Amino acid sequence: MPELPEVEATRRHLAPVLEGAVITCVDVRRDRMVRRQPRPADFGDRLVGRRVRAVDRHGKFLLTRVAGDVTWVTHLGMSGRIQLADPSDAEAEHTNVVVAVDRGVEVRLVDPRTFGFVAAYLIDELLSGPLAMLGPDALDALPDEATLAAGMAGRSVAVKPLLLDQRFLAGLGNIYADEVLFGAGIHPARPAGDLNRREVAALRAEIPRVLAAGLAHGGTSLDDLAYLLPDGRAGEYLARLAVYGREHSPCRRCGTPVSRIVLRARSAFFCGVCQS
DNA sequence: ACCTCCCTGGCC
DNA sequence: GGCCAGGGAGGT
Repeated sequence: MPELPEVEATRRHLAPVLEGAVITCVDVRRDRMVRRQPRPADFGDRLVGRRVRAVDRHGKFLLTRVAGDVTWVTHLGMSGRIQLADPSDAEAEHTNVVVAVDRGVEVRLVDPRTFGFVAAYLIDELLSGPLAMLGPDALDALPDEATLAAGMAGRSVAVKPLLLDQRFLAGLGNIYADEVLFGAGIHPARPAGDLNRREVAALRAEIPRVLAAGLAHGGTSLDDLAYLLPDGRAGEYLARLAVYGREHSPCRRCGTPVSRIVLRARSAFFCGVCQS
């Protein structure tokens, strides 16, 4: 599902195609996809006729910078994906937003569950909108060990929900949070403030390692294939996951069956022997 | 710090 | 036919 590696893989496909292109047409087929936009019509109105400057990312948010200080924000939710297509290509089911550019290419947002959304913001809206509370990007701006330790000190919240809190760190979702904790040997339910310095260091080291590994394999496409790369290929990190989705399967390190618990209404997969 | 909601395909 | 998956917002 789209977490930081999937969004970054998507961004890397999109950037060379979109940068310098002029947006010629915006078609919103499902009004619900345009959210957190006070006037929904602004989404199309602010993009059409404008040139794309850059395609950036912060956490799981894709940020397409457009001339006129407009930012086209895309969040893929949990079932969204972006498809780069020729306008003559048959449309996938649940193609909810289509943005055409002057290079004969369409950016199609496909999202069956419509948990994702798009918006087009001016600078002041960007600063006060959904990105305002985002913490540092987990890949590009990972805080140093002392800063992470200070952010966790004294907190009774379990370490995994804290890793999922986008205000604390932006980019980890359920899959990569579990993978990071496995790599660091830390039980997901441990109170964040109880981690010692060595454990914080291990956690910090695992975050870029796991995210880079996921990215190198094009991200994680689950069996539902909701997430695919913009060219239609599946990400191939699924086969390399250590714990996520592997309840009862042997731990890749020690062979103990992988456990599953629920934290904050979300599954957490871990090895009860390797993680304590 | 917790719960509910949104939404739909896939599975039992 | 009903339940499950869950990112993020909203509410208590």
